[in-house]
Amino acid sequence: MTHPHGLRERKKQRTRLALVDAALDLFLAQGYDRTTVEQIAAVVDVSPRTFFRYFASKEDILLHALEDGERVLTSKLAARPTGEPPFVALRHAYTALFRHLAGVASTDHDRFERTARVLRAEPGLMAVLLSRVAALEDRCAAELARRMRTGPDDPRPRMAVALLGAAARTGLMCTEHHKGDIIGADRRVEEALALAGQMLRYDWTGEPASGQVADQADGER
Amino acid sequence: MTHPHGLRERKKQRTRLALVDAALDLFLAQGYDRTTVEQIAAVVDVSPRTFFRYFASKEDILLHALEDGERVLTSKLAARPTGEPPFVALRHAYTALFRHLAGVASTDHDRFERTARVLRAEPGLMAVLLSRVAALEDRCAAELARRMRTGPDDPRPRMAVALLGAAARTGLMCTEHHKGDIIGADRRVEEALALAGQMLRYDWTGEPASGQVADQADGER
Amino acid sequence: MTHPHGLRERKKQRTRLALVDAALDLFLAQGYDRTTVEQIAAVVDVSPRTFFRYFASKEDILLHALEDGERVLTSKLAARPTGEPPFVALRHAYTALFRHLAGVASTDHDRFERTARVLRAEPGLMAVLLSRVAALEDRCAAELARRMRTGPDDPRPRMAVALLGAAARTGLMCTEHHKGDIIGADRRVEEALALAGQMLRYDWTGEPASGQVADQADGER
Amino acid sequence: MTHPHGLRERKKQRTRLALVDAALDLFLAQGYDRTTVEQIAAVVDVSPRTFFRYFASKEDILLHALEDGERVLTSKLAARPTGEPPFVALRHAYTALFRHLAGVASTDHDRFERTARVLRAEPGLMAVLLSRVAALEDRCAAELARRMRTGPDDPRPRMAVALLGAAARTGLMCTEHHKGDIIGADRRVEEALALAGQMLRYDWTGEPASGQVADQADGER
DNA sequence: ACTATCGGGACTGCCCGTTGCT
DNA sequence: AGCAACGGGCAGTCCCGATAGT
Repeated sequence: MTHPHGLRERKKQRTRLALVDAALDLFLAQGYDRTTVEQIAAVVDVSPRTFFRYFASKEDILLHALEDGERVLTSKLAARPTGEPPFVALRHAYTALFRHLAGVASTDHDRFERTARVLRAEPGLMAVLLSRVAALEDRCAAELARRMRTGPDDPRPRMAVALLGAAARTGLMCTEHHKGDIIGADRRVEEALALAGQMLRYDWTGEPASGQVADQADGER
Repeated sequence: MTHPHGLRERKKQRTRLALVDAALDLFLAQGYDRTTVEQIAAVVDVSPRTFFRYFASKEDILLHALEDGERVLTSKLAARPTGEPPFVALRHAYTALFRHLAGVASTDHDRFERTARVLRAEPGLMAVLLSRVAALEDRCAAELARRMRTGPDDPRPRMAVALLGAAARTGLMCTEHHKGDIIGADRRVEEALALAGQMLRYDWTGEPASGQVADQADGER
Repeated sequence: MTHPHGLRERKKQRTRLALVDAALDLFLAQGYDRTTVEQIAAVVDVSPRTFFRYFASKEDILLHALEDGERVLTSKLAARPTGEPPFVALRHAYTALFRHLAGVASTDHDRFERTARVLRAEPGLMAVLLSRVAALEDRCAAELARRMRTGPDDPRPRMAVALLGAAARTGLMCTEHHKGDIIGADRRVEEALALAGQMLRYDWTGEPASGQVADQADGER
Repeated sequence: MTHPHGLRERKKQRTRLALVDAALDLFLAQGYDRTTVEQIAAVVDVSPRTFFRYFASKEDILLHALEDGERVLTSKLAARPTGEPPFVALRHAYTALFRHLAGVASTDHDRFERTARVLRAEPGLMAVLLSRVAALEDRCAAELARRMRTGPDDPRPRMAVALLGAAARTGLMCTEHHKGDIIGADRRVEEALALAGQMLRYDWTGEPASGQVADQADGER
């Protein structure tokens, strides 16, 4: 194994970041589709083939920011005490994730911001991100199932991650300024969870209204 | 406008279904990646060019089953009485969707079944489905927002669709026999929602346990 | 044969112009290459197939303005008195052509202007135009040869049209304001011809300089 | 930079020439339009994709012969002494070009000859050549403008290249045997220039006739 | 007659396996 | 020894001609 901080390793990191920067600039300047891998590679002055040594695909450029986020989430989840209720453990892991992302967003502000801008400009790319997130949630559900010593057909672990994932996405997308704002995300997730509770308890609208009970009669039944 | 049942229209339908069938057979026989559009087209005896007139991409073949499901969901949602609480309206729309899918699964059993088998065999393709579903949920959230006369930054419509979507996916995936089983889906969704309620209310585990209150103190803070 | 001014004929003219306008707008808005025939047809609300009934190719849209210019040039040339020296006849024909173009440019100003703008924006398309012009010059050379009762190997007709064509293009391209300016083109062609004369007579520079004789010694010979 | 005579470089040259040969043979045997890139690639046993790595388009095959001709012309022009009158410099560059082409035609006789035959058989393809030449002339005009320290609106550089280009084409096309005969081209260009001078000076007919002056009165004015 | 549909071929972009270079 | 040029393969798009339905 190579030394983790050897010159070789640092140069690789620099090339990687240079590719990310070049790609983001080009995406913003001329759109994602009209930007070719060849152009990106040309800016950094490496061969197109080399691009694919650093990123498995063109889309992967955009996942760069999330990369260690995944590690944070899963490792935090694994590190929670085994006695802890699964949903609580998951909630803590997400809090850690948001804290990590806020750190990235402050140290790496430019890169983070431009990535968000690209995602906003090309809605089709958001789908790519989401499917990646779905895979992550699958892994989390599996981990929860392991903790609960239950099988893949038990809906509880899946529903736990699905519920928290739903709140997380809602919290991230709904903000006055612009989507993806990471500051205060954790608080907004909390609010989203509260909203879900209200919808399920009171009257399904999300408003903490009267003692009215949801009308479940389906006119067509 | 063309006659809705002219010879042309019927022939198109037949070609479309023939392409779906040929593709599914090939996907199952030799895998998705090792199947080329050229092969699919050759089986049906049309040109590859024609394939792309019927499906925007090779992946789109797998979305065939969902196609009118989307219409069902959105139209049902739009048809719900305006006074109805949003989450309730959404719940009814999903029920209609499941009923529709069950109908498709019974009349079109073979196609539905093979599609599910392909999806199970190649997990990467599930992402395709999910991103399509995400777009659908976006549209539903927008429709709910319209009904509630609120803006895109109000978390309630988004959380409503996200919550129901989470329950729907959980209900569909968690079944003893195999994923995608549509019979009883509606009931399982109901159970998933109940689970969510328990997680949020009692002890965050999903078990209807004691009166214990969730410990939200984060040990690392 | 249909009546040249029947309702049918006028509708065709309108469709044709509508296609030209739609195409030019799209070309200017998003570039020639990124504009598909399908888009153009969609704007005018005809099928793509119909587009090709009006224009032999996508490029042909840009030749619309020149279309009757070709007829003007060849018919004028044919109408010149047979005794007239060929180059003089040609010169008169070109003058008539410029007059015609000026007329088009004033009545149809918008279309003419936008066509010129597209041509300027996409240099590759200028080549298309030029090759069309080359074919036209071939026909003119053949007509001149007929007038001179000489064969296809006589360089005089070819050189005559080539010379005048060179002057015409030079006159059209070199203008302070923007290329394709048709006003004063005839005068600029006259000047270009004068320049050619100077280059050939005095010192090959185009400046009516001293009595200096061109140095033709080639250092490598 | 790569070694100019490495195995790789030589193999590329061989593949390139093999593609040209295969294409020319097929063009002559079955016509340009009825020859597909797939067929050409199959003969050389490379993939169609590879064909497009060597040639930007199917048409580009025919430009192979001219390829280094362009370099010869522009480099010769750039190498002429700065004090030299532009038109003279251009004339010398063309002489060098013809000498180069004669060399190609003798060493590479077969390829050169077959290319000419294809061009003769399919007149539409000549346009491809011409538009490429037009681009070349544009570059020459720009180089002359640079030498003359003048702007793009000065007609002199453009007229110089246009005039010489016209003479070159006339000289190349007008020959008793067949078009494109390169032997004696330089002499015929000289004659074409002389013709142009006569047309402009004496009587516009190209004949070294009497002292008659051209009648420029336009009868229709 | 008129148009929707199909066919087909040129061409591009992404991505990967191999091979020669340094 | 590593690395990047090279070739290959497939998805996908566009233009345009031919054919067949209404």
